[in-house]
Amino acid sequence: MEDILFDYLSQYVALNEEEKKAIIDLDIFKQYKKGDVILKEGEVTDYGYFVIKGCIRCYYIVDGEEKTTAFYTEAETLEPSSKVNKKPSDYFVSCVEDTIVIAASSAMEEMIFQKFPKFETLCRVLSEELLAKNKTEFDAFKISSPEQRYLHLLQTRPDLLQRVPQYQIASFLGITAQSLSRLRSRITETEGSKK
Amino acid sequence: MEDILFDYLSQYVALNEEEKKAIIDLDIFKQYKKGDVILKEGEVTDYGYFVIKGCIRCYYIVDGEEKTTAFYTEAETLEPSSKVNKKPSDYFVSCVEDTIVIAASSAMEEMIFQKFPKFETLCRVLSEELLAKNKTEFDAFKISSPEQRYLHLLQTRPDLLQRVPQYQIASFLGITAQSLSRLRSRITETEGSKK
DNA sequence: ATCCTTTATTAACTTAAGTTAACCAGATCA
DNA sequence: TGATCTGGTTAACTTAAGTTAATAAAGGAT
Repeated sequence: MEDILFDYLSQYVALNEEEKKAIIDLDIFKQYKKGDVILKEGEVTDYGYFVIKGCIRCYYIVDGEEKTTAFYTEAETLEPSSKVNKKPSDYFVSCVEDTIVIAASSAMEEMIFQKFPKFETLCRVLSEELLAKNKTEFDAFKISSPEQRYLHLLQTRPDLLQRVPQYQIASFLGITAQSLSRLRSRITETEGSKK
Repeated sequence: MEDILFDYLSQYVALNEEEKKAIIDLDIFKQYKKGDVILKEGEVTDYGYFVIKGCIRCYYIVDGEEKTTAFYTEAETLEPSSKVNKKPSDYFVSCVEDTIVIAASSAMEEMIFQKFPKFETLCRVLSEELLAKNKTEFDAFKISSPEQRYLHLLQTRPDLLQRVPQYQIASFLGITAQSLSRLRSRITETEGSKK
């Protein structure tokens, strides 16, 4: 199970057995069922999550409506803003599927950083990369139409469209479920006529 | 001039004179004129920028049209994705005003991290914070209408609307210049009628 | 097997954004 | 001073998204 973590980390640093053991010993695997809510609006959390298997989702509730803004699947990390800024969360986090994650608290991180400074370098590099990636995605979102965003998602994360209900994809794309449905039929229609 | 940097950093760590001197000695202040292009599409850069005074802007050119996606003003940091991933930049960076920045290369950072490990902790914490902030902004963008985005910008960065041409603000908000102009008159109109 | 919930689709109608183009004020420049 | 350029507005028209509501299919639960 931890292979997913270490395979991922091996892209960035070589870890010896002692270092791997230090992580495993934290005993940080957690299992959730589909639909379980990991973090509620208003709660403060001290945990970050690395997804081993499954899919978690962030969503706001505005005027009683769910607005989905993010999905995290295998080998992706959710560091809730609540953990970073120590403030109550503005959004919920729940499981789209049965999910296994690694949950790491700030205290655990501090401890590991003390013992193995290379982990701090790793975390710095990772968050710089994630920041760059997030900005790139934001840019792409801004300069695209809903239809382009959908096509882009189809290219970059086709799995999501299989695993996740379409109405959640819709708000992830910044539109309503109805618009997405319409947009999809518009696309398949015109591409049928291309033939 | 370096006060802006040290005031900013003092929110996160206490630096002694030796540490401050190590930074100053890097001799990393750069001045640009309004309109100067700091980074071109297709170029690879090894520099990150901390704005001391002025304003820089990121923009894509698609079908010959500028699409502005970000502004950085005093005490904000632009770490171009090109620096992080070592690939040619997808966007341009230019100066909205005469601007003074601190330009730091990866090599300089490595050197500082070696000598003063606390800088690496600082950079880790900073990029975690910036990541959280960026995600929050992305979320807000997704769940808002163009009008709400405009009103939100008016609340959070009113200075930008003074310093930056409106057509650049428009694409920053994900709409056309005409739509922004219309939207603004719609707003002032209805709020005039509130009286 | 049936009921109920969840998810997706469709349609009619409203609202707002995109597009194209014209126009205008102010700044800049020759 | 006149010409040009930049930035902002307005208008007419087109396109697509939001809204509301009805319907239907699929999945679970009892």
